[in-house]
Amino acid sequence: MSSPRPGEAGTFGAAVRLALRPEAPFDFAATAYSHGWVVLAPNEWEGETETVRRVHRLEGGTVVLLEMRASPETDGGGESGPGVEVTVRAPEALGPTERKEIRAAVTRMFRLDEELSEFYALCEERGGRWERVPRGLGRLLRSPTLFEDVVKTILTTNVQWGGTKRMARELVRAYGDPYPEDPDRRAFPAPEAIAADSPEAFGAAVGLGYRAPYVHEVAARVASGELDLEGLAESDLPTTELKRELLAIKGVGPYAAATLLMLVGRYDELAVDSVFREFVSERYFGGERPGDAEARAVYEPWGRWKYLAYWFDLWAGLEESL
DNA sequence: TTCCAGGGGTAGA
DNA sequence: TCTACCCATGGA
Repeated sequence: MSSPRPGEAGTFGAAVRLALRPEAPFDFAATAYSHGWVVLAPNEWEGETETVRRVHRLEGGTVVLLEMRASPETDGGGESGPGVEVTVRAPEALGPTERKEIRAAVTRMFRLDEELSEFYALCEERGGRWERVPRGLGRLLRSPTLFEDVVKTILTTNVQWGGTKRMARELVRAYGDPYPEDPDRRAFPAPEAIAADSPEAFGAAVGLGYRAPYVHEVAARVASGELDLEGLAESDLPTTELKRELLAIKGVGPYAAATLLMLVGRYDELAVDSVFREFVSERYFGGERPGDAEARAVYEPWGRWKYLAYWFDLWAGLEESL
């Protein structure tokens, strides 16, 4: 598999650079590597150059390669501050509509329009290790669409992380549109591509186990227009109603719903899984296993920022154990 | 070989 | 609302 070098002007079609700048503080590498999403296909993380690479299918069907890295503090346009520099490699020149679509996709991935100042203020009040968070941490990477996030979240259920990576890889390999310059690289499947196959054929093509019918069903519902996930992602429904909508998706239970709420920017709910239970038990209960309600209560003081509080508590704990 | 994972659906109480 | 049971798959 060939790999265009970061910063190198591609010989394939047209290479375009876009600069996106969120309100400070913003930390590109911390955002990119904020959780496992960065290594789930079609995302790739190149540690040496701190680059996120991803094949991306535009709405019109054009398949491009996106390379995202930290932008310099200043650029030729006179803007300053950290941000995301996107190099787009495309088969032909991109029009304004396609550039706008790419900007929207990258903005969603890196949550460039998310407001975290209230959470940062709580971290400042706590002090100590929490003071690191307001330096640009807290934006947890997500996918360009809620559809991709729903599918990937279903792939995290009842399986070890290595299995999730394998399943995402298989899904992209079997149903993703190829990047013309390097057909081994593919985009995340469009719901229509999955829905075009029968559930049986889909299940046989990808090793998702009992998750296959769930993924097929959500793809079919999105493809038919019955389920408007992207509308749901942008809705201002109260969190409880949004959670109810997410739980109505087969394959999404309490853990997955809480993860998806996080992915749409609602941090009220905690995703209680084996990692959460183990961490809270060790850190706050001396190794004893509390009930889920008692474990959840640990983060109650964080109000609507519980998920982020748990997440950085977990990462700080991991760092201490190294 | 057995266990279990970054759980969830269903049936039955 | 709670519990029991079952669900594919692959790594340990």
